[in-house]
Parts: sequence; C-alpha cells; structure tokens
Amino acid sequence: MSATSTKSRTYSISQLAEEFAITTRAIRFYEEKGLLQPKRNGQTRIYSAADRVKLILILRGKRLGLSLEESKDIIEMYHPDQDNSHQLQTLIDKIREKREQLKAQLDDLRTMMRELDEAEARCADALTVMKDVTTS
Amino acid sequence: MSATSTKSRTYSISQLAEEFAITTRAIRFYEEKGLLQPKRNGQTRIYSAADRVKLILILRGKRLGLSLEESKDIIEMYHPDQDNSHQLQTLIDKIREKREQLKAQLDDLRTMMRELDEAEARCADALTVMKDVTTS
DNA sequence: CTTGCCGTTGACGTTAACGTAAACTTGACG
DNA sequence: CGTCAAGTTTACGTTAACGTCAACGGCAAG
Repeated sequence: MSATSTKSRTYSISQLAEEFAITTRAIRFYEEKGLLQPKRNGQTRIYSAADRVKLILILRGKRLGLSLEESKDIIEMYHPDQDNSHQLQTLIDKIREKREQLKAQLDDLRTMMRELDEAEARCADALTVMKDVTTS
Repeated sequence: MSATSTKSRTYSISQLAEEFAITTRAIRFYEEKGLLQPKRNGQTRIYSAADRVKLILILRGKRLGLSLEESKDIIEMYHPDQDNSHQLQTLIDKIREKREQLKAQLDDLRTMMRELDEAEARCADALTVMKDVTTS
C-alpha cells in the first residue's frame, strides 16, 4: 500500500493545446504569468495531470470573466503551496471572499436570464400581434 | 388617459458617473461605441431613465465578463429598435442563444463554487489536524 | 544530408476598454 | 468683470492577453 499508483500521465504542449483548442503560445503565456510550472525534459515542457487541471481552472475562469491574476488565486486555493500552508486561515478567508463574489455573479446571471425571458415573451407577443393583423 | 405620465427624469453625465462609481470618460466611451445615445442640450448630454437602464445593463454585462459588443447586443434585445422590429424572429433566436451561453456560465459558476466548498473543507481539516498536533 | 515537424526563446504587433492630459466653452457666482 | 466648476472634443498613453513572426535546436524518415 505504499507505492502510490497515480498513473502520472504526462502531456506535451501541443496535446494540451489541441485538447482545449488554444494555442501553444497561450499556454506558454500562462507559464510566464506563473500559472503553470511544468517539468522539463531538457528544453521541452512536460505537463502533468495536475498541470492539466490547472489549465481547466484557467479556462473556466476565463469563461467567467476572471483575469489571469484571479485564476492564479483560485489555483492557489485548490493547490495550496505545501510549504506555504501555514497561511491556511488566510486561504480560507480568501475562499470565502471569492465565494461571495461568485454568489453576486450568480445573482447577476439569474437577473439577466429572467430579463431575457421577459424580452422573449414581449417579442413573441409582438409576433402574434403581427400575425393577427396580417390575417385580418 | 392620453398624456403619458412617464416622469421622464433626466440625469447629467456626472450624476450617472457618481451613482455607478465610474468616470465620465467611460460613459462617453460607451456612447462612442454606440451603446448610448443621450439627447443633447446644446453641447451637454442629457440622459433619460432608459439611458440609465442601459448603463445598468452594460455594467452588469461587465461583471459577467461580457464585452461591450455583447452588451450592445443584450441592450438591443431589451430595447428593440422600433423601426427595425421586423427582425423579431431573428431577435428571439439571438435571445435563446444568449440564454444558452448564460446557462453554460451558470454551470461553470456552480462547479467552481462546489470546488471552492471542497477546498475550504480540506483547509478546515488541515487546520484541525494542526490544532490536534499542537495540543497533544 | 536535407527535409519536415515539433519544440524553444525573444521581440514586436494588436485589440479592448478605458485613463490622462490639453485646450476650449458655458453658465453661475461674488 | 474674473474665475470657477462642469461640460465638451481630440489625442495620445496604458494594461491584459495573447497573435505573429524570426531564428534556432533536435531528430526521424527518405
């Protein structure tokens, strides 16, 4: 039960680029900004499963309108720096704060969807009115 | 029942800027991009209640990570160009599409919040462990 | 050997969304 | 009258997040 059987699959930069439909340039850029720290085989980068997860977090962050800096924070929350873990309470606070932000965003989202519903209803009404008129 | 009693309140650019904690420069920029078309009194801009609503939509869009272009579309959905309303069906389609996007974003949001919950739980565990150790 | 193909590191270009500064007008006030 | 605040236009600067070369190395196939 000692040797962990973590498959420890690795990826090349172009594999990840293709999987997530982004460019290798973007991936290197994320590394440049400190969001990724892949291992190296000589010059070439080797990405672990954990790196891949971080990429997923980055891309989800982007879809939610987060900046790379914010995504970097989020990553820190999921993957706390093991030798830096003495700031656990600080981290918890940051998590709570981020969750408040997300909750606000959720409200915005719901409001916007409600209003879209109303807008569609109004359009639909207008359409039926037009039909009524043209068929009279 | 004929004369509509719409209060028709108006706003100056700095009033809106203060209310929403943005700069006048930003507001003029939104106009430059076609998101607002305030009336004028000579040179100076006069904003209606409808303009104010549009501003709210813009800012909410920003919080959700929308570009100004996208917010412009959203505004069109709420305030269909009256002489342009023959494209009602097209508009309905656009509304449905946008709602799909928002639904996807909602999923992203929920996932991220779930994962933040787990992250916090792990942190809390780690904290209690540390306490256990230090009090033993 | 050379021809691709994949990888690398710079370095510069680009777009969106404003910020900042200059130079001007206009109405209210002492 | 001067000036002061609030408005205007025009123009250039800035930041984030990459895109787009350019120039190079390694290596497997023909």
